[in-house]
Amino acid sequence: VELPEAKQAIDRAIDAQQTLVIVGDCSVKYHGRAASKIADGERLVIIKSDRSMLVHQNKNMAAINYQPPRGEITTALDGHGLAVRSSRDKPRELLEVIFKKVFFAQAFALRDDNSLRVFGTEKNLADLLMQDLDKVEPGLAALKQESPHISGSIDIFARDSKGRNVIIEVKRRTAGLKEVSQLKRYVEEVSQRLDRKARGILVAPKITPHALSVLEKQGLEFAALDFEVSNPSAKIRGVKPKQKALGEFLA
Amino acid sequence: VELPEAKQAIDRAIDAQQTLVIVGDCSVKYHGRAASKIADGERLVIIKSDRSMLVHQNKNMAAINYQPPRGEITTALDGHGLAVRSSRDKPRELLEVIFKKVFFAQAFALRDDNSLRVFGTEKNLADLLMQDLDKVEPGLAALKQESPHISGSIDIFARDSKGRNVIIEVKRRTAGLKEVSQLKRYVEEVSQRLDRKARGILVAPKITPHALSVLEKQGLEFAALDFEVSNPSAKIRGVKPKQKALGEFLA
DNA sequence: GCTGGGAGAGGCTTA
DNA sequence: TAAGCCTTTCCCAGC
Repeated sequence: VELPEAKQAIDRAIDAQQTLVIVGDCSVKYHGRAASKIADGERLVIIKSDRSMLVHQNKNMAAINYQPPRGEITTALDGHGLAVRSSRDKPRELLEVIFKKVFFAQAFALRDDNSLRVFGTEKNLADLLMQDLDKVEPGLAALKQESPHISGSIDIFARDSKGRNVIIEVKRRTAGLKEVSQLKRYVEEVSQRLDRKARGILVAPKITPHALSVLEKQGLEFAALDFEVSNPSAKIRGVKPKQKALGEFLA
Repeated sequence: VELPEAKQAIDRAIDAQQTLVIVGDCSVKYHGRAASKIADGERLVIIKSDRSMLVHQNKNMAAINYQPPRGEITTALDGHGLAVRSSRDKPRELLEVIFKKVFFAQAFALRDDNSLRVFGTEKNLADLLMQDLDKVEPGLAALKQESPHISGSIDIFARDSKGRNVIIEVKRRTAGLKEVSQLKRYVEEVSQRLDRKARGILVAPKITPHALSVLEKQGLEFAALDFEVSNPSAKIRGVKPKQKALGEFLA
């Protein structure tokens, strides 16, 4: 495709708010929250109908450069090639693709009224766990969310058979140090607000060795979550509290 | 494009390890770490030469479904339409796109020998800061960068003019609760292991009010990082320690 | 608009 | 391979 033709096709597509697919030899520069640069290469550039823009290489899932929806898109043709730019304010960012050659450029009016439904998310699992907290520990009772003390982002707030507050953080994948810190932050905040030490239980499929050791040192607990995803819902097969260490039994 | 033709084009492209762009009316199902489903709609499907696969709607930057590189890709044509599937083991995952119609399908042999260079990353900033730790606080001496510990890897480990250990965590954007927790985790481990209270300084452009109050309550510090990104490198304009609260002066 | 937090996060680096 | 962690994270839900 000759560059002037390509420019016209691109301008028309953007004007018509269509989704545009361009394949060509280009260099890319970005400047904004960070800055980046890549020399010439054959790449796939996508401009969607919401004016989001993507630059893909021929490998990896992630785009190497991008610009979010609602940017201002302009094109310009000069001796260096065909420039396609997307800019926005707040933050000020500019993505510039300069095509030396365009092999393909076509617009599509993609009609799509449906949206993705996902099952087996963390929220999904937390909801299921709420229905049957005994699986985590017999006698555990979910508390009403209405308590104004409780930070909204705690997955499950409960009370154990001895009347202690219990904070449960649910994770859909292997928990690491980050998740332990997160639980600890919640436990500290609630303990302080209610002026009473709360328990914290991390419920996840697995936990890394270091995270487990840090967690135990903090007096927090881990319970292994066994779940399966299916369509259209997830199912919890079981929850197995970690065996108490010998020392804890003696204490 | 008729479906049998499309199937041939797709099979050929995959065999030739080219990058394939397909536009069509399709439904998508995914089952693996989670599960998802979306009914018919016109979408853009990309299969790259490394066999990574992407399903894009006409809006938002993120793909709604995807499969990482090196999956096994198969096609099948029957009464329901043209199925394109990508599956992999570890973890076992299947992505299935069923096209009712294919508007466009073409393969491209994208030649690209270059890779992206990014400036203004956190690593970049930490490197610059290491060169001139005095900017954070006069008399600060760097001991180690990216030093691994049980509780995680510390960006910069240093010693202040009074011989105290200082842990510095650098962030390229506004710091929140997560970042405070991260720093706290490092400080606690080092303090405990060396049996001597370490200082912790969070260096970031900004910090959220709540995070700042939590940080101060933990006895940690914040320093505002003023940097600018450029091509081909970032530059630190300055670092301004937060004014000590009145109480700290008195103490 | 800011803040917090999940995501099928992806992707990189180091042990 | 596993673990940790950054990312122009994106994206969404609350406030």
